[in-house]
Amino acid sequence: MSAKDGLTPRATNFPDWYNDLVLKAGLADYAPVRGCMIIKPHGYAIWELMQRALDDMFKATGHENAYFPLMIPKSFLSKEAAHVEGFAKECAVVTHYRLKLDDKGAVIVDPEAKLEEEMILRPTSETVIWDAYRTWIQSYRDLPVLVNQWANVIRWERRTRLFLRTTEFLWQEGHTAHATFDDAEIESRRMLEVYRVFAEDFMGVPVLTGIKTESEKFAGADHTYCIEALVQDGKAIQAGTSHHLAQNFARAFDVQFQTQDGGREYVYATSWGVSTRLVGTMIMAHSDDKGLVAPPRLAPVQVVILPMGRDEEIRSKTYAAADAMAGELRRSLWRGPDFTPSEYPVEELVGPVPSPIRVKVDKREKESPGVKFYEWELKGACVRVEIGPRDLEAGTCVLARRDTGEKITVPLGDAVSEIDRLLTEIQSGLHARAFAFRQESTRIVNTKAEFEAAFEGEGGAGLVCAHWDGTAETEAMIAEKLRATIRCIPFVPLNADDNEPGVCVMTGNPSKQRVVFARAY
RNA sequence: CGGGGUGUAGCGUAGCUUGGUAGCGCGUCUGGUUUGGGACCAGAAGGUCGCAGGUUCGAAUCCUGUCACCCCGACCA
Repeated sequence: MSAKDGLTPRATNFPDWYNDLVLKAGLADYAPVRGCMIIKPHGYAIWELMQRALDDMFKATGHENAYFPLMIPKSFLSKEAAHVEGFAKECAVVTHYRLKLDDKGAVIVDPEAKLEEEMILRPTSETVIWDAYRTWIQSYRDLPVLVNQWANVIRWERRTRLFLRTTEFLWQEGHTAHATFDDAEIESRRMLEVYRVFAEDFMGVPVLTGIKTESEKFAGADHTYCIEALVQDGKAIQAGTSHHLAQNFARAFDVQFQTQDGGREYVYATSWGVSTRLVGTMIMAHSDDKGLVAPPRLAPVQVVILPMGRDEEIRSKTYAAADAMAGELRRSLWRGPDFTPSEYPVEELVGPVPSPIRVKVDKREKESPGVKFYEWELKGACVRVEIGPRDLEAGTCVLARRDTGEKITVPLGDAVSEIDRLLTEIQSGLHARAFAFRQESTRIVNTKAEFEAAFEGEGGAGLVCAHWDGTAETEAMIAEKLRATIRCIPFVPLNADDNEPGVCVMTGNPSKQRVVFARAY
């Protein structure tokens, strides 16, 4: 597999295509430890852009960042029963604090250095954070606590995939404390809305918002909300979650506050998170057989300029034109399309914030133009600008957009405004294309035979809206037989009659509404 | 944890049946010619053949053990 070969086509083998793309586009690499990955600069740049956009929205909605430790005393995990049950099977445990050399000079764990109490490498931080909140919160006047942390977490997964599920991953976890159930409810819904805006308006990925079933909810939550995306192979992926934890962690860690009327009550909590999985989701939603297709708001390189020329003299001219254009682009602010209308308006979320255009001039002289074209398509530059001798004579340049491959020739003087327009079109075009794909991939199924047929064979089957009797037993049976799960019960019905009563496709028992089934990552 | 497979240069591989100087493509480096969709010529560097032990005059090759990784199933963001 040399860099010159293309990617495995999506139609041939979607997982191979994804892997090829991640590796060849220089987004990530395998690490020496099984299940772990090295996020390379180009991939990390995407994550940084995600972080920045999300962090701004967290700040806008009143949150502050803090940092809690990587290691958690083992005893903390067991304080919340459902929580420990959910995570116990995938925790890495620190048992010793020292190495030594044995008589052969090999490094071994010093058996003398066994820890009194083992440490867990956090799979999530509710426990350490709620242990701290006990001392932070005394009175209703200390509430709400609105804290977020950017961190790494460790979950010992059996099967891992670059970005989508790795043993160690990067994420953000918000942990908030409130005086009432309703306040926590509002918080969990507004942060879900932040995620929805991020997915749709930054990633260009349409998502369903809804609530998880009992069996799919977070271990320790009262209920879990989620955003669910659909990617090109017809599989669903949970892109973000927001949990209403009710008083579960407050009880477990004894976090009470004095109410205005002098009583004492346990506080209400939320937690919410998105991870580097979003990078994988974005890739699988938009990219093609040539490589990464990234939405301009999250593309590390929005514009790449390729000045061309045979000899020194011509190059000096095309380089000068390229540098001038790059300078102009960097100084100009791109705003992009308006945000999609909100289903759950959050006042503090203002529209798009204009930002300088991210541009690169590729002056490598050993590479032919063709090589550069392929490389920047692989790496997902949104717009390619070609400036060659013929252009200079005509006072033009060629603009090629990554999403459609379309090329136009424009006067040099119009390039900046044309690029601004193209970026905006690409940003909204990717969302529109993904939305159309989801529409085509969504269907209503009313009978058992149709339902089973929908999930026969391997791979994704799109979103299947079907009646479900509401029991975990039926859900488990479907998961086992058809490897399909309930992704969510959407807030906004996908079909006009989804909320009408019906009969469960599997059992024929009464059903309150249709839910969304899919094969999922 | 069960079934299958693979370990040879940065990557992809040949050689193993039948033991005898480890080869090829891509990439890399140097010099030159090139440059509007994956350029060409010449030269060069790069290997404890996963690891350990055994058989043998001699092991990438045969034998034993071991480790790692991948794929498929059961379980999970």
